[in-house]
Formats: sequence, C-alpha cells, structure tokens
Amino acid sequence: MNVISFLQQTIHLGPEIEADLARIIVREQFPKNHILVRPGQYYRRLMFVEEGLIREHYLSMAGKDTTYRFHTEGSFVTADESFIDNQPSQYTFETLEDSVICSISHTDFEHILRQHPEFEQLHILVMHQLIREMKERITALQFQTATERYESLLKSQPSIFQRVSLGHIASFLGISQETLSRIRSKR
Amino acid sequence: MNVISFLQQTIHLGPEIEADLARIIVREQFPKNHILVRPGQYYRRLMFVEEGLIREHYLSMAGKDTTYRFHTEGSFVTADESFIDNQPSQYTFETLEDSVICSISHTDFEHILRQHPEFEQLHILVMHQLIREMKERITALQFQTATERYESLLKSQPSIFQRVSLGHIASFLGISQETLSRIRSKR
DNA sequence: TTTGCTTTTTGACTTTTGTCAAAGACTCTG
DNA sequence: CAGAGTCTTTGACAAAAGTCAAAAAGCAAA
Repeated sequence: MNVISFLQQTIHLGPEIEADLARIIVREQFPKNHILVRPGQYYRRLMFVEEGLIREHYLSMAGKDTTYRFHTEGSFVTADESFIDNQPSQYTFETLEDSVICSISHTDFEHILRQHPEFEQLHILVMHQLIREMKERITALQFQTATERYESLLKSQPSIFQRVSLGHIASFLGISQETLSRIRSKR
Repeated sequence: MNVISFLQQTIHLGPEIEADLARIIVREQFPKNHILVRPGQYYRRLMFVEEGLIREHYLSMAGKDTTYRFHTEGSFVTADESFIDNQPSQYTFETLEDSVICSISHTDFEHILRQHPEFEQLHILVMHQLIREMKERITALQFQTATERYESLLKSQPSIFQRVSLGHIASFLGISQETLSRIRSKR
C-alpha cells in the first residue's frame, strides 16, 4: 500500500498537496536485516512501511535483546525519543524482510501540518490509534498470563508467526523462547 | 495547582480565552472513594486533577480488580475509550482521596481547539507525554522483574506509597499483594 | 546431497511468583 | 477504649516461568 493512497483513505488530498508530498517524501528500498536506526542515533524522520516488516527492539544493559514491537505494511513508525523529544533513540529499528519505506523529515512534517491544517486531523488520529494499542498492550502485560498473550497475538496477527522467528516473538510477549515453545507444543 | 495556572505554564492565555475557559470549565469536589466513571458508561469529559488522586482500574471477567494507573494532582485524565472513540469506558475511575476535579466536555474541548489553535500545541504535548510514559511502562512490564519495577516506582513516585494501599500498588505493578509484601520485607 | 549455520524443541533443574489460609497490625467509629 | 472492619504480613505449598545444555529440525549454499 502506497503512502499517498493510504492517506487518501482518511483525508482528501488536493492535487497541489499531493505534489507537495511527492516532493518531500523519500522512498527507499532496504534489504532484509538492515538496521535503520541504532541506539544513540538521532533519527527525526516519520516513516511509513509500504512493504516489509520492521522490528523495534531494545538492548538491556545485560545485553539481552527484547522486541518492543513489530511494524508491518501500512503503519507509521517513528523513533519516538528522537521524533518527539529530539533525543537519541533508545531502540533499534531493523528490517526483518526486504522492505520499502517512505519517510519525511520532522521539519517537512511540521511544515506540512502548518500549511495544510487538515493533516492535523490525521496526525491526531494516528496518535489516538497508538494510545489505544499501547493501553491494550499494558493491560495484557499486566494481568494476562503468557498463554493468554500468545493466544491474543495468534488471533490478532496470525501472519507474524510466518514472518518472524519465535525468539523475537517470545521477547515481544515478555517470555523466554523456551516458554513460548512449550506453550505452542500444548495444543 | 489550578488548571488555568497550569495551562499558563505552557501557553499564553489572553484575557478573552481565559474568560471563555472559566465559562466552560466545571470545578467539582468529590469525597474519598467516589466513583467518577464506571465500566459501560459513556464519559466524554476531559478531566484535570487539581487536588487528590484518581485510581483507574479494570475488572477482569474473573472479578479481579487491577489498577491500570494512578492520576495525581496536575494531570489530565480521560476515559480514553469514551473521549477518543466515543465508546463505553472499560475502566473504572475512582477517587482515593478527597479530590477537586475540573473538567470540560468533549464538545467544548473541540470548540476551544477550533477557536484557539494555540491549544493544539498543548494537546499534542499532552499526548506526547502520554505516549512517552506508556512506552516506558510497556518496556518495564515486558522485561523488568517485579523487584525492579518496584524500585523504579519507589524512585519515580515515592509519595504514592504514602497515599495508596499496597494492594492497589501491587496490581499496578502486575504482581500479587503477597509478592509485593515480600519484596518490601527484603530491605 | 552434504556441510555448516541458525532456529526450535526437549529435558532437568532452579527461581520467581501466585494462591490459600491464618495471624497480626492498623484505623475508624460508636 | 473496645470492637469491627480493612490492610498487611507470614507460612506452606503449587504453579508458572527462567536457565542451561544438548538434541533435533530447518535452511541455505557449496
């Protein structure tokens, strides 16, 4: 799904806006396992996954690699610490598949918002969506068992299991790889 | 801290805006243990805690009561499902202390945003703050041990322990009351 | 197809956390 | 201040999840 078409699902884009966008959006192709953003890096771009899959993960001081979340086609992605707070990212962003990523700079983003206020609507929509997802995630981590979280993921994003290694999924669920393997074997 | 003063820390309010706000803001006093919003209720108001403490919690189908979060003086609070999505709230909001709560309706909020675009700035700021906190919360729940989460809370909000019962804090941390008690006894 | 590499599973054991029940401490009210 | 009620701690045990190590399975390239 193309960014522009994606935007058009939500708001009307006049021809001049479309031209504006086409000028500032950068479309790039990345191979599998490419690191897009590494910890400590300032990355002030808003990304949109057109094809492929990004894994966002965290490296603890103990050196453990924990998946914070997966971003699939059709999602907006930012290194929040950088994009929102102008701080170095704490997380790593890497492609897990060959991916096509469109992105615009923070400056252009602000510019667009100022010039075309109808985008503010969309901006807020995206943040609302994010808040909704995060709230669900928190309650799941807070009071569901590992098995329940596994079942939910299986229901909400079954395709992830075809695309991502179980180790990464386990850390996303907040459990060890072995525990996930055992949960899976019991059915 | 008064809402208006609080707002003035971030944005400039001309005298007419202030008058506008004073007209639509409802200031109410509630006793301890008062239920502000219950599950199933549509509650489309943006609240601001001027004094006191709100506990937001969830009732699982098993009847277990789990604290989603605490809202102390100086925070904006909404029943997200209602305010954002116009759906019934899934969570309960109750005061844990005598509290003073200012609130405005969703309609007035939208109205203010339209009439005084400088509020959009603040609106986004508040959402960014929320996203930041939620992200930290998710990573904590995902890969910290109960003890680490306890230590963090003790550091970030020590006063909570004077104000809230340990049972509520335990469920907020995602552990049983007994586990929390044992963590505390080991120091 | 064989080899080497990565991912996944399994087993044995340890640690962490949960559950249930009871005792103790604390608080508020009459 | 006594007594009821609530909150917190403790003990004994059970369940869930983590760790370490090794085997098995899957995959890709020579």
